[in-house]
Amino acid sequence: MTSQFQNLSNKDVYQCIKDDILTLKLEPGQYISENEFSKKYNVSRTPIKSAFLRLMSEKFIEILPQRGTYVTLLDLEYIKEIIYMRTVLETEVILTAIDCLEDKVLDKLEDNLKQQEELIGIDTFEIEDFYKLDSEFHFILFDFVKRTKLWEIIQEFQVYYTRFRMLDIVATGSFEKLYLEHFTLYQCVKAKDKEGVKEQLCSHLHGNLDRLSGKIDNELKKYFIN
Amino acid sequence: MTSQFQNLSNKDVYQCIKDDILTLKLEPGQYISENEFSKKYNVSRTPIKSAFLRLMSEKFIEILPQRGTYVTLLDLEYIKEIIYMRTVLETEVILTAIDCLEDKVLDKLEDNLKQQEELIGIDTFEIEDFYKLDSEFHFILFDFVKRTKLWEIIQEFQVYYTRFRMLDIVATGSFEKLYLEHFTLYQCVKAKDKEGVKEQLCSHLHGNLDRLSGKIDNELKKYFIN
DNA sequence: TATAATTAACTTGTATTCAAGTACACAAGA
DNA sequence: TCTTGTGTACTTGAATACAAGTTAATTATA
Repeated sequence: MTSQFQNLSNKDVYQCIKDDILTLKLEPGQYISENEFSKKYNVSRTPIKSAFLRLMSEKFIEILPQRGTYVTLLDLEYIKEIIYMRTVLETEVILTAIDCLEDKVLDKLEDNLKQQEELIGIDTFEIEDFYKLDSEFHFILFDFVKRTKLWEIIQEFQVYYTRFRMLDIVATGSFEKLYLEHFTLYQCVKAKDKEGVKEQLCSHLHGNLDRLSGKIDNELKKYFIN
Repeated sequence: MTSQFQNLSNKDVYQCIKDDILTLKLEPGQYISENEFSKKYNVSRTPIKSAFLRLMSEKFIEILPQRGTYVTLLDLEYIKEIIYMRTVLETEVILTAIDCLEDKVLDKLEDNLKQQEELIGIDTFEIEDFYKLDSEFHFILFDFVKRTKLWEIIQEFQVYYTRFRMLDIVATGSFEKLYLEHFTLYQCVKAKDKEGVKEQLCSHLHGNLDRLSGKIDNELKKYFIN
């Protein structure tokens, strides 16, 4: 039997493993080994090692010398700081946007909300698609105030946060809530209600923390440090 | 002749190269090769490759397949976003700190300022020592409002910014100015002058940008993208 | 039975070799 | 003079063999 993966370049292997970690196909804490992936991707240990080293430096995996390699557990303290950081930065960005608001931005937001609504209407839809729309919604205002690079920088820190949000969507199926929060936030922006934006954004970004907090101590405990 | 480096572990090689990049001993844009470092550190290409891969994923170097490896150039757009990010986050942190100020924090800040003053008094002092005190000064308030993890997160993004600050100190010798800015910021904090903090922090964090801006188009041009 | 030593089967780390691609100097030809 | 081809010396990429360390089961010993 041959592997399903043929002629994969170095970068492809890295991307495949990373995607599997972000979509929780490789679970937090799961044991993996170079030999295992060497067989799976039908290449020698060297390119696997390259991918592993990169994933390690990005904190997706942890390499214990002569012992083994593990997918990193989620660090709740770290996640809380990311949420704080995002709240502070995004509040600033949206308040700036409100001061020079244009119709085309509101249209983009409306269009995105419509897409979210349609997606939820479908019985079976890919979670990753909703995740994508969610990200895009937030990006629209960063893009408008010309802070796309800042958005990229924040994205780079999503090592634990992306998996956390993915866990929220999978474990609690909170699509409708997320959609409503986005809708409310949109209304605040449209009405130029600065105080409303602050409140909504804060509760929206802390939302998955609230929803998951009960499960973190129970069935999802194994995915977190401590 | 044997190398001056013996029995260096994988991590040591990584740290050595990284330090050399951050302190500009390896210049932005400089060509480096695996063989060169293999000889320098007296190990095979494999551990050098490990270090290079990690440095690449952290954007310290750029590996061009079959062509060569180069220390990354400084990205001014990126640096500006980091400065914006730091300004927004640190303003929020300091304003929070002012609301629950304690004497011990002011003492720490004063003590740090004293050390800065003493260091500048010495004729020949290590630039890295001043850089360290500078960082510590800013860290004190993050630590006080229990945002040490946020500080660490911001630090991780210093790939270009650390070298930029180092360049400021080296190229303009702006110790006294930096010291005075720190002192003024301290006075604002002590007086609980929130507006003053906002102004001072903003101009302080944008200071090296102002000082270097002239040289970026001339003698330091080779260190930057575009 | 309980404990300690041994062994075998795993890890990842390193060195080495070869493969594939690039860059540049240099010479042949128009 | 300019262009083109070619060879050489470089680069990084990948495969392989072995080294060194960990773990856990098994065996020998008290």
